[in-house]
Amino acid sequence: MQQHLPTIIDIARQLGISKSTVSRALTAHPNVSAKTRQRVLELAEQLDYQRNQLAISLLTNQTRTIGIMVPEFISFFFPKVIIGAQEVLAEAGYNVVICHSNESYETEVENAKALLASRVDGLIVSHTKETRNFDHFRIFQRKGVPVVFFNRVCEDMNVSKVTVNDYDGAFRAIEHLIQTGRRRIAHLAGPDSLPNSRNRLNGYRDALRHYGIAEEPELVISYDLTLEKANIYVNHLLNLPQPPDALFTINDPTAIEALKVIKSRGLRIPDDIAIVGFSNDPISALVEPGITTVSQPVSEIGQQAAALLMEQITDKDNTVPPRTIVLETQLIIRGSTVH
Amino acid sequence: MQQHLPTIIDIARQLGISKSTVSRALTAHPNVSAKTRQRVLELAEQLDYQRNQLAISLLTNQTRTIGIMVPEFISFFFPKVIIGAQEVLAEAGYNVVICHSNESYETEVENAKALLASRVDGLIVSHTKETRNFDHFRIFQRKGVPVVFFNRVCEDMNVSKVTVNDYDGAFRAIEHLIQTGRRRIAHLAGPDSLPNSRNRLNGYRDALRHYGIAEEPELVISYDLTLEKANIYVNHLLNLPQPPDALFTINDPTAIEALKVIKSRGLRIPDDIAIVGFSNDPISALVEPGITTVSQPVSEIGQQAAALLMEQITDKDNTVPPRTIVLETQLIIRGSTVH
DNA sequence: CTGTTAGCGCCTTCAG
DNA sequence: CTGAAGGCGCTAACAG
Repeated sequence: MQQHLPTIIDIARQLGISKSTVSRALTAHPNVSAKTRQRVLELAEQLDYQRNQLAISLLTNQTRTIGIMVPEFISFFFPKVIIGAQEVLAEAGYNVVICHSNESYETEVENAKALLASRVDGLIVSHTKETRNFDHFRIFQRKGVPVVFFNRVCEDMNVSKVTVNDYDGAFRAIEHLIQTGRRRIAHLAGPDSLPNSRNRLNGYRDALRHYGIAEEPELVISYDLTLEKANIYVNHLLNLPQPPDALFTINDPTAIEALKVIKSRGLRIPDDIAIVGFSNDPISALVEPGITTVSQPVSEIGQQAAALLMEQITDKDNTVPPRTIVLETQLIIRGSTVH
Repeated sequence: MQQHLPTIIDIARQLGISKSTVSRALTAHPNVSAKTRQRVLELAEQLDYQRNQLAISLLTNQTRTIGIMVPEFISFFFPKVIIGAQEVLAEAGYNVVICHSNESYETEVENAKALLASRVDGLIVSHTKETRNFDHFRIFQRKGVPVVFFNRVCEDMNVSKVTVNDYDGAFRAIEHLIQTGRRRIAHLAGPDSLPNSRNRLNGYRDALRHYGIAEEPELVISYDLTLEKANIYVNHLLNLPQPPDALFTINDPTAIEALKVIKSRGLRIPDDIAIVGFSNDPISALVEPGITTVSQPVSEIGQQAAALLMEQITDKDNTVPPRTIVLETQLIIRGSTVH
């Protein structure tokens, strides 16, 4: 049972002074005598006094809290982004509330409402793969609470965003496969609703075209990012009359699932089929062979998102327009494509 | 720039009624006419009205928010625990604030202060490996805010706890190694300050004793859980005049680090040396060979911790004493110990 | 340097 | 069924 917590009034009464003076002493306000401050601080210490942030937030209309919404945080990507963002936000004196939606649109909407009700000062978001309607984020914008998207961004909202050059990353991945002799390159693509999926797919297509390789529709499969489906589609590709000699997957977990399937069928990697993933998940270096992958500057994504958010928050007059930062990727070559 | 958000007063004024009535309509209080409620709800919807949780929390002295503090959340363990806890807490109508300390005691203390200031209704904690002083948690207890520990627990505090049977898990891991013919079994142990490290070490020792194998002091190394040190100590063990024929590590990341070192030296696993980890990190199934490991019911740890916390929070009269739940582990046998 | 007053947004008595 | 008043804990003018 929560007991009565000491307030400035308790301190004031015990010291026979007014609560304003206590408040001033506690907030290091200049207009307090050293002696009074000393007495207040001592008693506060003794009583285990802790300022009530709720009252302050209510009064000042700012919580110094930032909400971070992600679709999941089991894979390494989102936790790393969050840590990067926290570095920057902590520096600026902001706390962080993390919400994950388990890729559920409904949960995402609920989380957004909770964050709005608790009056966060800003929002950093990567939305679920189900999200088509962005009204729950638009409310923030309408209320003057800055929003920054990263990774999965809403193209229709005029807010700051941080992405990576997915197109270029995919292009160079495919280029690498072609240069190492592959010709039937399959692509396990993400949902068409996600801009980063589309960009990677476009990079794939343009690379094939650039090198004069005809795209085979049967080699491009868009799926829902679940490993169950990944498993099914990899098997499907391998069962084709003319199976692919390379596979480019939307992310590393999928690449690893593919690796498992391929190995279980007794095929050799990279001899029979090469694999390229995306994101450089630490796991991709640990499996055998290591997975060639497109690395993203994960922690920098978080830092930049936080920086863009702070830019909007400190911009009291709304003079700084939202910006989009696109970070570059890097191809990490491992044993899944070359010996 | 944050603009003025609509309040019940705005609604009251526009409707020409009092704010009390608006409040009643919004909170589904019985004493409001259906028509009035209807009008209020409509206008609220139209204005995008969102209750100010800060004001409510200040008034009711409860935030319906639970703080979860973990030392890190890059590995799969803590995120999974958090998700498990969230399931239970969401069900009970509680929100969650997640803090990670990066294994830094200082950050942990700061986070605790921030959570106290923001008046969380309860705390779920796994502390850093540096934490020796638990005063920052005792404050919560003293203030009547329930605390539940999991995984890394403070033995001196009389609060609810969730752990696994580390002793038994370790015992059976060593038993398995002995039964598969190993005799020089090394143990890379965690810091002596962590009870779960000590319990695993004791399980290791008792298993050796039980099977009449003398413990070799040179085969037991306590270290700080960093992979750099793990690397050094694995090399050290392999350089011994009589190297071990098995290695039991405090966790799976360490086991995988060991696996890398061992393979890079051209030794065969499990023929030359066997490895057993702890926790059943998904990665341990993906490396080659798969790592034999002691599985913990991760998500259940979170669920139980949340349940114990709710038990304390709902116990208004302080009649329910804190409880400790010890969950059982399971030995998962893979290629790192047997063919 | 200190005290007084007002108010942040809301819920909850207490009167009508 | 509705309105008025009080107060949660704190800060920020405004007076002394």
